[in-house]
Amino acid sequence: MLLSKRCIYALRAALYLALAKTDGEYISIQKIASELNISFHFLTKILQDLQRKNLVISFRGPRGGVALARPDTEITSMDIIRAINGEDVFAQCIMGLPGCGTETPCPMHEDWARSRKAIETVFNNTSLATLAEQTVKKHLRLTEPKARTE
Amino acid sequence: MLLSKRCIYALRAALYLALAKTDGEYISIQKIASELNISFHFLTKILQDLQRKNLVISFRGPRGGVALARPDTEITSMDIIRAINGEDVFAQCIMGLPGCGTETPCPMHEDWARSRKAIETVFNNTSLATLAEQTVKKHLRLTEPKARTE
DNA sequence: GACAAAGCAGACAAAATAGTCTTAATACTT
DNA sequence: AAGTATTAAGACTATTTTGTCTGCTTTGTC
Repeated sequence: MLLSKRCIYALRAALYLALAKTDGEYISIQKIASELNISFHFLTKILQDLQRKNLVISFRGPRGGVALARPDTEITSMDIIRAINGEDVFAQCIMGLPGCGTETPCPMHEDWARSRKAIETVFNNTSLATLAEQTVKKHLRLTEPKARTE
Repeated sequence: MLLSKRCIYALRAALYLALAKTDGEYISIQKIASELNISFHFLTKILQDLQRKNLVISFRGPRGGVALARPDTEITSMDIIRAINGEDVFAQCIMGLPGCGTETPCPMHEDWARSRKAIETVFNNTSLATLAEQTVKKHLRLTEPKARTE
């Protein structure tokens, strides 16, 4: 698995918020969790992480919940990934050698650097708005497909 | 971390074997473990996995050890990765949605498919021979850089 | 002010991954 | 045949990640 579950859940929740388009309103974590089929408490902690990184804001009490801290056009999937999995998720040497860098590369350094670049570009260029737009335009789904009852 | 530690160790060990170029001789796991600074018992299990996938062969007793099962030109890093982390390491949906596919894609499907392709290409085109060649030609290192004693 | 609806915080439990140890089985050497 | 060097196998432990629970705090409503 490329991304951790925390990270995947964070991406899905953020996209959910982007799709919600509630001007000024907050959405309860409970609702997000149940719609996305993620454990409520677990998602709470993940969203708290996003909050600490100033990607979402939250509000307590009735009609409280969470919302994106910035317009969805200004949050990239990379922002989410870095917030959860750390700044250097993709920076690390593919062969796990601590000192790997341009001066003392590991044998895979060059090849990996190129494909890492490709990955980073994708995530950097994919804002939540982009994802939301895709989702709407192509009638895509955010949750797991319903089990067919035949 | 993109690849698991098992996988990284497996890659390093396989490359070590490719570099060894002992015609017909076996190299003891003990030696590989100590040179690559990997736990001996842990590496043993990893190499056993590679053996079950017919990537290495082993021999017991004095002068025993392990060796590549095929010429290093015929083993790709993807072979190692798949052997350790499963056939579908990179096949999985980036957003973790089980039913994600061309008919019912997740919102990231298209973008991710492209960069996944790039990753797969790199690993598929990188044989152990290629890595070994790089290592020799550029005087690269396989182990961690020595701590400088100044 | 009492109550209810939310997020917050931290302890706890379960599962996955990583790593260790002990005992066997095998093969060479003398 | 005995001793030694090696992998094989499986039990065990440790660490990290994932997930759960319980109680607390904040905020709105009546």
